[in-house]
Amino acid sequence: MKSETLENYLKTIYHLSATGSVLVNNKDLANRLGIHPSTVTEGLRKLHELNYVIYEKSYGTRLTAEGIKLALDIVRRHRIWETYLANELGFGWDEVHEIAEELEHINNPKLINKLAEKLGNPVFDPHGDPIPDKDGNIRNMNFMELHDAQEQHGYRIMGVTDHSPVFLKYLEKQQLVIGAKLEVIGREPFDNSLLILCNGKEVALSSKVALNLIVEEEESHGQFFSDLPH
Amino acid sequence: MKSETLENYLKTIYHLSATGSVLVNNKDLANRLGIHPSTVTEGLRKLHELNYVIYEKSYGTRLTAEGIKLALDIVRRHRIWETYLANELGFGWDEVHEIAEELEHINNPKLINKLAEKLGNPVFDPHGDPIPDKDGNIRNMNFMELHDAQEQHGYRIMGVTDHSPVFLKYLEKQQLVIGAKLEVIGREPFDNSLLILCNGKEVALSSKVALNLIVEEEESHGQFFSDLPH
DNA sequence: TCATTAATTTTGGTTAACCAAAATATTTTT
DNA sequence: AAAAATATTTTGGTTAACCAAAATTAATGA
Repeated sequence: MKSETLENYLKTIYHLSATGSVLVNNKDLANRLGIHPSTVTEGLRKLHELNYVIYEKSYGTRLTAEGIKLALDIVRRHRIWETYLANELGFGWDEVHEIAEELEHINNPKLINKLAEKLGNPVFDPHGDPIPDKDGNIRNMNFMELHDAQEQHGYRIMGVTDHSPVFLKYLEKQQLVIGAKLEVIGREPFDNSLLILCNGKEVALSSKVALNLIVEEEESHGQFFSDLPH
Repeated sequence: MKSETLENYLKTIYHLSATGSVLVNNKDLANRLGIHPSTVTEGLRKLHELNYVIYEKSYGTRLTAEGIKLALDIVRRHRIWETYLANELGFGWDEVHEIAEELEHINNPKLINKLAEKLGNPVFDPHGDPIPDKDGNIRNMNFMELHDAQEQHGYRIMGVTDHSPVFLKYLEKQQLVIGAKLEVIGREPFDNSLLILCNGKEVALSSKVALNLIVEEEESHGQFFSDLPH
């Protein structure tokens, strides 16, 4: 199996399984990979032979320890490149994903480590996603979707679920960037939209937006996450 | 035809044809690409259909105008990445080729142009090879092999033909780096080795080394090439 | 020029990565 | 628990990129 194909499977399984903890089904994989389900069946059989996943037909798929290790390395490469593109070359956070999607397949540990070092070994990428270190350690966070936030409580934006340029540009326009603080004023029962206060302005957010914004409740103040991108 | 395969063909034809000016034969192409001659035949037929080369069977192959344009772009990408790896990430000039061989296939003009800009739009890569600009303009040089140098004349090292790490490390050890000045003291008729004076030291160079060192005769002094890597 | 050598192309075959349609499983709904 | 809907796998087929061996073409040299 060609390494680029293999890596795309592994990465996708990793993401769909919530970092390797749940079973992934064929159809979702096919969707995310943009290929036909029957092709996925073939691919998983090979990945199983190569010991990267445990796959039993018509049951489901999960990563092996080795599969998780490789997946974490791919995720690391992707996020280091994204950070590099944004911080060093001045690309917007809505542009970096697509380019990193190609760069991530260049497997040269020395290259990635030198890049990481130059960037000051960042722990978060431009979208607020955690970057695994060279040993695969990844910061585990207890973040939540803004959608589940409570009224009158204060939150801080820590990341996004949807990485599409159109969503990211919208957020930028509303100044809803990583690190921004906000307060939930109220929830509209009719459509589950939220009224929030952010940067002194009141903004209404649709439930679709709230579902894709990852926040942390504001109580412990800026120590642990002091190295966040701003 | 997959773009990576196509690009490797084009790049190789470009180099073998001395920047597109002579016919390239199948056997050399197969050698350089590390594939079987019969595979080359297939590939060239496709490239001909795509209008990147003119190929007539059992005659030879040359790039079309479009082929040269694409080849120059691939060469640009390769050399910009090499320069970046050496100048910004601190890789040695013997390490950059291999990594750039992969990076060159990422076709994103904005990315390459931003990199170039960050590097100050360099005109030479770490091996002294000229970097085409975004319109494909490449500095044409009247350099020569040290092998053809004349006794008692002074020269300046401008590049290398062989890019292998073992050769580059040897040159580094002898301080025969890009930009270094040297004088040819004499030639040994027995084995065509050269005795040169460089950095105050006399060094004997085999004809194999002299064949792979590109020099410029020293007469017009450092204006045109003042932007050379040191 | 004719035979030999060398290069090129043809032919037949492989593997990886895909798809579409048919056949099976599995799940859900009634 | 059937029937219907959905998901998965099988089967048959394609294309790109490769190789090896046989056949052809071109070049060399005696």
